[in-house]
Amino acid sequence: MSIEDRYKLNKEITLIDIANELNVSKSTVSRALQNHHSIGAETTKAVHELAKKYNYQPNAIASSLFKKSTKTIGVIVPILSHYFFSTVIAGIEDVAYKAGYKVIICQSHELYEREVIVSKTLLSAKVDGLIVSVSKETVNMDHFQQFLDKNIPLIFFDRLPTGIQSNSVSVDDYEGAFKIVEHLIEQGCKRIAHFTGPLNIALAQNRLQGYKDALRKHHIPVNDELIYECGFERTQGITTTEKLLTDQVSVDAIFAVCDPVAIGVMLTLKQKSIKIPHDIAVVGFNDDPTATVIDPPLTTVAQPAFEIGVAAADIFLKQVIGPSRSYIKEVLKTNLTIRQSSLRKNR
Amino acid sequence: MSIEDRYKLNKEITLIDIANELNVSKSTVSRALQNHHSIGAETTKAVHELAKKYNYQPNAIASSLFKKSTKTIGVIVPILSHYFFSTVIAGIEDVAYKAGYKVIICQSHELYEREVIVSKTLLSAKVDGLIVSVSKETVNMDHFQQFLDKNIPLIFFDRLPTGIQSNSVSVDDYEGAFKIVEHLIEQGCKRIAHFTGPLNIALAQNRLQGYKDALRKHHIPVNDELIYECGFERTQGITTTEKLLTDQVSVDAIFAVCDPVAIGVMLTLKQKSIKIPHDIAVVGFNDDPTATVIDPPLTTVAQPAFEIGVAAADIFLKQVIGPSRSYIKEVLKTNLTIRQSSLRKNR
DNA sequence: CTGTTAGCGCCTTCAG
DNA sequence: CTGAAGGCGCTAACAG
Repeated sequence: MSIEDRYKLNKEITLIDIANELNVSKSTVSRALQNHHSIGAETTKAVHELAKKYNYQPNAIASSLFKKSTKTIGVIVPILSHYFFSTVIAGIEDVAYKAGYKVIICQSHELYEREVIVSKTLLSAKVDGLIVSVSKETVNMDHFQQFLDKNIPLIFFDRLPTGIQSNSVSVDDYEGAFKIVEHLIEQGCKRIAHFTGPLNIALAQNRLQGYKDALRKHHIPVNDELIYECGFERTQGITTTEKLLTDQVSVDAIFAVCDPVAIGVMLTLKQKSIKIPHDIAVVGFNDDPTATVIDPPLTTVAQPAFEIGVAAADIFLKQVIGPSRSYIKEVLKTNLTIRQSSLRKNR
Repeated sequence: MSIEDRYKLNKEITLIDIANELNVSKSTVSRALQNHHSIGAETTKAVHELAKKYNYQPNAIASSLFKKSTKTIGVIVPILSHYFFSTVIAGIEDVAYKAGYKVIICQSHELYEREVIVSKTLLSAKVDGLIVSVSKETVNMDHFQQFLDKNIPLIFFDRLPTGIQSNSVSVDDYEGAFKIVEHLIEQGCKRIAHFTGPLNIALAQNRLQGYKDALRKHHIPVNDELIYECGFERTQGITTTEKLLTDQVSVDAIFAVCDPVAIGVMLTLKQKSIKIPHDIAVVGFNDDPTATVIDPPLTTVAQPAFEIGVAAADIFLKQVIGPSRSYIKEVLKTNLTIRQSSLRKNR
């Protein structure tokens, strides 16, 4: 069948079709398409023209099979619908597409099992690299070890795992927490509660530590009664606040592990007619767009989400070019963003 | 090299390795792995055990090349960080994974050019289907036509294109708009402004039409001065409100094309100390999580985002099994969600 | 019940 | 400068 016929029937056009039409071999076509210098200018031109005319699309699958590279980066995040994660992904995509990579995005939905499944899927999809923020349930990291074993670049961000050595991009959670708690103290807060994330996750530990150390620096005793293990969701912020209120624990500030939780806290306090920041100041972590929607606007620690994605993808590119035995650990700075929800002075 | 050796060196284990070890042919192994009935129970068991022992991962690329199916669905959305889109994706993933498909997600970032690029990428990645919400810039649909030409199921959702026949999932935008504007009228609003989306997009047209018809039904003249072409972003809601205020146009309600815009409207009105809903009522469309964060809470039209994703993926599955010549057009119901931002009576 | 054979579409050595 | 040949890993006729 002629290339003309195949084209009209919407059949895939392959190297062979072009080769036959031009009476050259498929190797020549293949080389011409890559602008290989050893092919005559005439031939190269003719091949390109025909390819264009018949809208030749190289079969990426076949190419991958040979080259053992899919030009694909896998990304696993807990939940896509968090602004932080989707912004990180935008950063990843930005550098990935420029470098000719496509991105496969998967969600673990905060489920360990789902995470194992998608990591297996991505492994057999032969991604060239994997960028991950682990689910809150994850403790066992065996499913990631396989990527390292096969020398597939593996980069963790935000939620760094314990017990596995690899590349990572994170922010200085400790310092961010320290600064924001210190800010609360400067505002005159003395009984500052902390709603933590799941404590198997390093960032939750680090923020907790920053909280504790800031208190200690200012000679405020660390009181375990003021530390509530919470989570990352708005609903958990709501339930934890309700618990705190029924516990009748007296506090003058709440430092939530992240903005969604802080939003939950504020909604609950407002519902109970507790004045923010007058009665209780509230601060979060992330700088979600919602932080400027709630009234009063939320004081928080801004994370450079887009840059985190960029950094992660950059590490991937470095590792894929010259896979070194050493790992890159990048720690970005946070930015204390003061708004009304914590301002008790000068009002 | 023995399978043992290859395993230790973290080399890929293939069918051949297992076949050699068991002194059978690779076809037998291939069949055993698929639990083909014609293979002896003994052999099948032995193969599975060895596969497990050496952590055999089938090479999906090689399989795809032969089967001409990648078991992958491509998804293109304008922006991942909108709650609506990430929730639709969650719905798509849910049914896709259950049916053994993986999902590649791409963003167009509301750019026509980017949309063309990613659709080409997905085409050459040989996705088995494509689910799309088009960018606001997109008018030319040629890049999607290729999928139809190759009989690759194509499903549009939310932002339906014009000038291309295909499957689609949408909500009854007209009815949703009609209901919410009628609600405003019932609340005593007489001068209701509408901030539209880009009018090349059908849903923006439909919501506009619903707005107009609701007014007409209640004998309120449609006034073009009250119709502002806006967009889908919070920032556009802010600038459009500012324009309306400097225009000194008198209104008692604003119907925004979507919640992010409505949020921008409210933030601006609040900043100018205009009371919501007393001076101006505000309503949106989507039911973003932010709708319950802003004060007063936002009246809006809830869209079943997750179900939209489910419906789109279901259509894909139907089309992939028996690709029919007829297209499926599914229209889901919306749900008027009344909150404080529009309640002028009974207060 | 199992093996042989022949590709899927592409890329690259090796020969001219 | 170009062609022939082989193979990436898997699958499915077609034979036994």
